[in-house]
Amino acid sequence: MTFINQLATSEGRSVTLRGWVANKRSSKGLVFIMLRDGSGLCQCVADASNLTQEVFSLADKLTQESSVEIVGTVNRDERQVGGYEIQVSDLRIYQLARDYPITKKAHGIEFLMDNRHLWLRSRRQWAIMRIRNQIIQAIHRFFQERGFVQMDSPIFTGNAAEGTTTLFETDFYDEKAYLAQTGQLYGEAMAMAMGLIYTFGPTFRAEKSKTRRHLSEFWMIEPEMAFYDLDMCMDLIEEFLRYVVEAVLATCPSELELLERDVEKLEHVRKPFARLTYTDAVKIIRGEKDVNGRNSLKTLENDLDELRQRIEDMQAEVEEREAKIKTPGLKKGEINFNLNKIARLKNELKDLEESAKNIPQWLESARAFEHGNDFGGSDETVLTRLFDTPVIVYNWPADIKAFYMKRANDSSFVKGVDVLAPEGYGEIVGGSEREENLELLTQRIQEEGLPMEAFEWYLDLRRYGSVPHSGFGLGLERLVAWICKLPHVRETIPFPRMYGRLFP
RNA sequence: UCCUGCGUAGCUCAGCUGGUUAGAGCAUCUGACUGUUAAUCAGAGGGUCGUUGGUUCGAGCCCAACCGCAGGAGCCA
Repeated sequence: MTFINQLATSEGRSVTLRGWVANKRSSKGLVFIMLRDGSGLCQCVADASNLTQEVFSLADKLTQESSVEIVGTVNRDERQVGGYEIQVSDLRIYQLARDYPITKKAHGIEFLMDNRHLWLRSRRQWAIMRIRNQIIQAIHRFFQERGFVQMDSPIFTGNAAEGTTTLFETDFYDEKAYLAQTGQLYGEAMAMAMGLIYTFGPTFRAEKSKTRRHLSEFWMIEPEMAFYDLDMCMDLIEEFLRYVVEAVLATCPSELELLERDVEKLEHVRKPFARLTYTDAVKIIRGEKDVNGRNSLKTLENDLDELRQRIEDMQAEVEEREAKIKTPGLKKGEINFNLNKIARLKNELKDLEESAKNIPQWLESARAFEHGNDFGGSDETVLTRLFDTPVIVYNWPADIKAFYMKRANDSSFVKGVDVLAPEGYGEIVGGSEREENLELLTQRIQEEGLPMEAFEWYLDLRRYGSVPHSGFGLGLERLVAWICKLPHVRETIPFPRMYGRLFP
C-alpha cells in the first residue's frame, strides 16, 4: 500500500492506493476520480479502453466519499494536484456512499458545524489540522531542546485560581470540583521541583461569549521557569513564537498555500518584536504618540476612507455583473462564474460593511481610552495594526491583573506581559513574573478576598526556598487561527466546544 | 446578558407594494459526451416557507411571543 504523498518514489510503477472519493467527473469511456487518502489528493483516471467492463462500471458508479482501493500506474503530470496521476488498472469498492451531505457548493457555517465529523475531510480543514499538528510538534521540540520537562497540571481543581472567570462546576465524589481554567499555580509548584517545566493540556472556561476568539474548551501551553525574571520571560516568549512560526513555514508550505495564507506576513516574526510598556501602549492607542511616523487615529481614519471607497467599488462591480448575466445568449459557464463572483463579493461586502460600521466606534473608544483599563478587542486591533510583528505589552496596572503577579518598582503596576498577535488576532500569550515574597503575596490574596486556606499549599512555595520565577500561557487555538489566518477559532480544533455547541 | 441581522427543497439562496399552481443552482436519479479540474448538456423526482398565535376576503411577505443560528459588545488565551 502506498500513500499519495509518496507517489514521487513510485513514478512509472504500479501502486495500490486506499482512500475516499473526494470528487468524480466522467465522460464517455472516461472516469476521473479525485482520491483522498489523508496524506493528499490525487486524480485517478479509469479509461474504458484498457479496463474490463466490470472494473469500469465500478468506477462509473462511484459517489462522493465512497471508500475504495485503486491499483494503477503512477504518471508524472504537472497539471494535476500533487503533480501525479494514476492510470487505473484495478479498483475495489469498500463501501458505496449515498448522498454525502457536504457537496461541492457552498455551505453555511451552522450546517458545517453540525457536520463537523464530515467537514474534517475537506481540504481546508485537512490543511488546518496538519498545521495544528506541526505547531504542537514544534512546541514540544522547542521546550525539550531547552531542557524543559513536560509536567501536566490537574484538570479537576478544588478552587478557582484567578477567581474572575466563570468555571464549569462538576461533581467530584459529592464534592464540588471545577474544570481547570489554568494550571499555572501547579506549574509554579512543579517548577520548584524541576526548574524548567511546561504543561500542555485542555482548559475550560464557562464564559458565555460568542466571538471569533473564544472556545469553552481549549488547549493551553504553560511554561514556568525558576530563576527567570520578566525580561528573561519576554525573551523566551519571543524566541518561542519565532521558533513555532518558522517551523510551520518550513514544514507546511503547501498547506499554507491551500489556505491562501500570505506567508510574507508570517515571515515578519524574524524581526525583533515590538516591546511596549502598558503606559506607552495607551499613549499610542489614544493617538498621543506615533509609531514610525504613523498615528493610530489617523491610520484608522485613512483606513475608513479606503474601506468606504472599496465598498463603493465592490457595489459597482456587483451591479455590473448582475446586469451582465441578464445578457441573452450568455454561456451557462459564464453565468455561473459571474453568479459565484457575485456571491463572493456580497459576502465580502457584508464583512467590509461591518468593519465600516465598527471603525468609528473604535476611533471613539481609542480616543476615550482611560489609563488603567484593560484593552478591549478594538484597542488591541488599533494598536497591533501599527506593527507587523507581534506586540509585547508589559508592566500592567495591578488592578486589572491577577494577584500572583510581582509588583513593579511603581507598586501600582505589576510585571505582567501580554503578547498581541498581528492582523487583528489579539492576545495569544499572557504571562508574568510571579510574586515570590510571602508577606506581599498573602496581602494580595486578602485584598482580593480569596479564601486563604485554599492557597496554603501555594504559599508553601514561598516558605520553602522561594525564588524569583516567571511563566506564561499560550492559547493553542488562537495561535493556530493567526498562523492560518482563519476568521474564527472554531476551525482550529477538531471538535470545538463553545457556547451553544456541544455536538457532534 | 445586551445590540443588530437571518430562518423558504438534502445544501446555498431568490421570491416585487399582501393576490391564482412556490423558483434557481448544486446534490440525487435517467440519458448524452474519450481529458475532466466546483466538468458540461437534456430530462425527472424533491416544500407543513423555524414554531405558536394574531391582523386580513386572502400571509412566505404585516404584527407579537417563543425557539434556533450568525455577527458585534462585555470577559478572556
